[in-house]
Amino acid sequence: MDNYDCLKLESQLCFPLYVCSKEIVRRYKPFLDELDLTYTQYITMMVLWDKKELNVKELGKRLYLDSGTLTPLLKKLEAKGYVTRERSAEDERNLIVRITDEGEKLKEKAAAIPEKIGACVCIGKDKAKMLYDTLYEILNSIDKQW
Amino acid sequence: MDNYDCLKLESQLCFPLYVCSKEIVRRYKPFLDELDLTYTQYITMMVLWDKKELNVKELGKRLYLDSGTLTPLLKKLEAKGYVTRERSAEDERNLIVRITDEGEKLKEKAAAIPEKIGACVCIGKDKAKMLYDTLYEILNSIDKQW
DNA sequence: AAATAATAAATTGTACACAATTTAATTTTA
DNA sequence: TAAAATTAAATTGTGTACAATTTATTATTT
Repeated sequence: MDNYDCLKLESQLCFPLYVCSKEIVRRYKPFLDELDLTYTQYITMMVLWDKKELNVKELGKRLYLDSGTLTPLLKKLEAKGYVTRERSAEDERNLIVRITDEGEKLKEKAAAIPEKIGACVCIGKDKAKMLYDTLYEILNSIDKQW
Repeated sequence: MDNYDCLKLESQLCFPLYVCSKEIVRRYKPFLDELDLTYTQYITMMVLWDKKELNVKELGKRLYLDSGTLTPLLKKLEAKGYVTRERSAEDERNLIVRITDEGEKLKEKAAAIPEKIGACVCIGKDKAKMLYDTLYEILNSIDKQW
């Protein structure tokens, strides 16, 4: 009598998004294990390979993560020797995260990963592009709301 | 000299997937708070609203979650009075999870949520369909691998 | 300049998420 | 049928995530 189809898992868009994200991140594990990185640590290193130096706030904005997640994560990266953490002299509220030579070296090993993951996630080039664009479209519309 | 563009966040398909998933799940929070459910508890209830009764293994297969995640989550749902947990008489290795009347009642309140989330995630109907299809295509290809 | 407000990290607490191991029950095999 | 293998949950340990609060510093206001 009542129609609750909208409450079925198959009707949801968020659910396959959530599962895809989780399952693909899981595929990274064997490759990232070789670098002694988790996925979140890996995307953090990606920003640092590119920018060399940022504070926690800027890092969080790029990664969509807050200090509650980043603070312990950055301490771990520091313990591994991949980054340094130092308060800014100009404004001591800011903590500057800088990549080390050791962290820089990781980039060469990491360069092989994207292709390996690409092989796991079988999807046509045009579909991948469309997926990419749609996801960023959603992200942009979400960003504007908050 | 060296080209490490493939290691930039903007080159990644997984990153916007991961962020979109997180950010959309976060949008559920205010609505789910009214039902005293987290997102993971919500999708678990979705399966139970539909199937009424399953064991942990079957539930995990549908949700892509293992017993390490489900066991504590189901104990919480039991404590809230939304499900019962009982060993199967035929095979005591199986734990049967059953929805309660209280849990069934929750469905009526939950029915309003999908539309509210739809309003948060601005995306055209055709794009949503394409996104949906592509995500399940990826999931199916991943399932076959393992 | 002292009080207030704003900002950036860190901390606290709760809830996943999953790999790896353990425990208990059931099947299969020797 | 007793031993070995398999299966299903539960447990253990590590690492996110994030809301809410706290702490420390800087900027603004009175």
